[in-house]
Amino acid sequence: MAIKNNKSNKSTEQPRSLTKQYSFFEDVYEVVRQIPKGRVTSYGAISNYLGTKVSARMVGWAMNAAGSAKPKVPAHRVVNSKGILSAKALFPSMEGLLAKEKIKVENDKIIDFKNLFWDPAKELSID
DNA sequence: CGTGTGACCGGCG
DNA sequence: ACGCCGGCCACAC
Repeated sequence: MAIKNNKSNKSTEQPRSLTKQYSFFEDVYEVVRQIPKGRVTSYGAISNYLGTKVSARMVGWAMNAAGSAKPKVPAHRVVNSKGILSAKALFPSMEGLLAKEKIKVENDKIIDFKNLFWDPAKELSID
């Protein structure tokens, strides 16, 4: 998947600027799709993985458009750095979806978050 | 092309 | 420990 290549695409990669379809949102979506079932990650972790070119806020904002993404993005597996379902208000099905993944949630907070946490920067490696 | 905005994060009082 | 404040940057209007 060359996700990491996006970060260091100098000229070898196809300029996404030409095709608006592949905006940085796609980068975020791809990472989110890599999240294993039963695991979660944070907006900050994703922004950290993609690089300084994006901020955590952008990730969250990208998720806002994730609902319109074609291959469905498991946005429910993305929470804030505290393991709180900050998106639940805008994504009501979130908790239910997490439940199907055997992820325990209490008071909008993921139980044993640090254990279920999936850091793309570590799991996906840097090659 | 300027301004506002956002599913965030980390620091500080 | 908790709440507020500023910074972060792409995208919509």
